[in-house]
Amino acid sequence: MDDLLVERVLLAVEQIPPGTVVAYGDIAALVGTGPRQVGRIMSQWGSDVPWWRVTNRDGELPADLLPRAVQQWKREGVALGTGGRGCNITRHRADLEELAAAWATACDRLG
DNA sequence: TGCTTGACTTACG
DNA sequence: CCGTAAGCCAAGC
Repeated sequence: MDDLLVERVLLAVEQIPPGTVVAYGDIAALVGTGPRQVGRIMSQWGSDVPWWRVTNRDGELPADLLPRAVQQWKREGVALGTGGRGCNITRHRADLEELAAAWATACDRLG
């Protein structure tokens, strides 16, 4: 596995502000990889980061993760999606430029 | 080396 | 709204 890629993805996810969400593709574009890699990394190493703030482009997550994600969204004030399969990413999408800036800073701070 | 898979995305019927 | 196809890139066999 590529440890550096994993580090960068997890670091990016940690920068997502509470009450906001981003899509896999957003993280992918930020760290410079493909969307599927982000999903793969989240499924394997995502358990200790705010993974519920990373959804697909429609604000949805797989059914088995949905119950736990919904609890977090409600706690953080994120509105649920109309279909009940995810959250309203249109309304709660994080500012990608701010996220990129925070991520760059975090990378520097980490060394 | 080559083929399949996946917490994805965009486009087209 | 659902199925298909193509693109994506790292992992696993």
